[in-house]
Amino acid sequence: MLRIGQLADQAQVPIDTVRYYERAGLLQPPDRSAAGYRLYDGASVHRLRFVRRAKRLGFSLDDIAELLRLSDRRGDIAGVRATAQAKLSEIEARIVELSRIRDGLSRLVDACPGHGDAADCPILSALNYDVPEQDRYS
Amino acid sequence: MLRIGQLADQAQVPIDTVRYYERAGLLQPPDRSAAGYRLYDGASVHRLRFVRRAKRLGFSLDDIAELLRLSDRRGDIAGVRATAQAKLSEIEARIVELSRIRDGLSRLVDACPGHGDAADCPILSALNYDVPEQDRYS
DNA sequence: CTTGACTCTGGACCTGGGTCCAAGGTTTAT
DNA sequence: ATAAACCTTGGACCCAGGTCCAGAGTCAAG
Repeated sequence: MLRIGQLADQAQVPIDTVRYYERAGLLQPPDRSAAGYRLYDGASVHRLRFVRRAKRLGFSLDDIAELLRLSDRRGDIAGVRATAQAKLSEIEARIVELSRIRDGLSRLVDACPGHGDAADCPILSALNYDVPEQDRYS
Repeated sequence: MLRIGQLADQAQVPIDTVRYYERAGLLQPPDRSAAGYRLYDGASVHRLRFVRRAKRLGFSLDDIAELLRLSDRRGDIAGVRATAQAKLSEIEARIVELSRIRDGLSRLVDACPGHGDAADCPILSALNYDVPEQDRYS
């Protein structure tokens, strides 16, 4: 059996975070020693690593709780797939959005000479900053 | 002169957010009426719109404060360009990261049959979830 | 037997970007 | 004259996902 520090070491997670995950319902409350220390087994290491991997894949803690719940109900693999598919769509939408932003910003940076007067800076112009002398506002 | 509600209407920003931006140093403290009401001019509308546009481009409020500071120092257009360039790099890195995640997740979803036993689900396997009966952990 | 490393708990605190509230003052319309 | 609509302030609260702390208990080594 492992104590919390050993579990934390093996899964590469801060101790506080392990306790936080327990509070958040991602880890089952483990057995306790006579003195009240948490005692974990090998399966706990794997479940904790599962949580970290899922987080790296962009799942929120709520998503992960759902994945764990679904994966415990065997046969409900359709739910797991649907959850993953939904997350995939979210990620794709975010990529599209960021690409749009990148394109806009990239055009501005390319058009900016990098020197000269603020009035000639396309970045500032695009943001429609009021250059004091010119009173370009409506 | 505009009162805060009119400014908020014209720039399409909640009133509370206008005051928040003032506290955050993005908007200069405006003049006050005899009764203490904030009074804004047309330039304020533009500066506020600048803030919102910059935020839509992915700049943080700190970034925006810097842009405003730089754009006030005329001739320091190089700083503006460098800030925009840095933000552009950040956004590109984020896109690369998300694309990597998308590819991984996409492969898993494609490989998942959507039915059957949890042991056969590549999504769960990839996350290395311990299927109870099998004790696949080290 | 003491020192140091470990663990326990509850609760406070952090980031960023707001959002809401209460209690009061002001302005405008009827 | 009075109600509705506006404004003021300080401070609390929200989200997610932790992170840190104090004060107390536990355990192994020297």
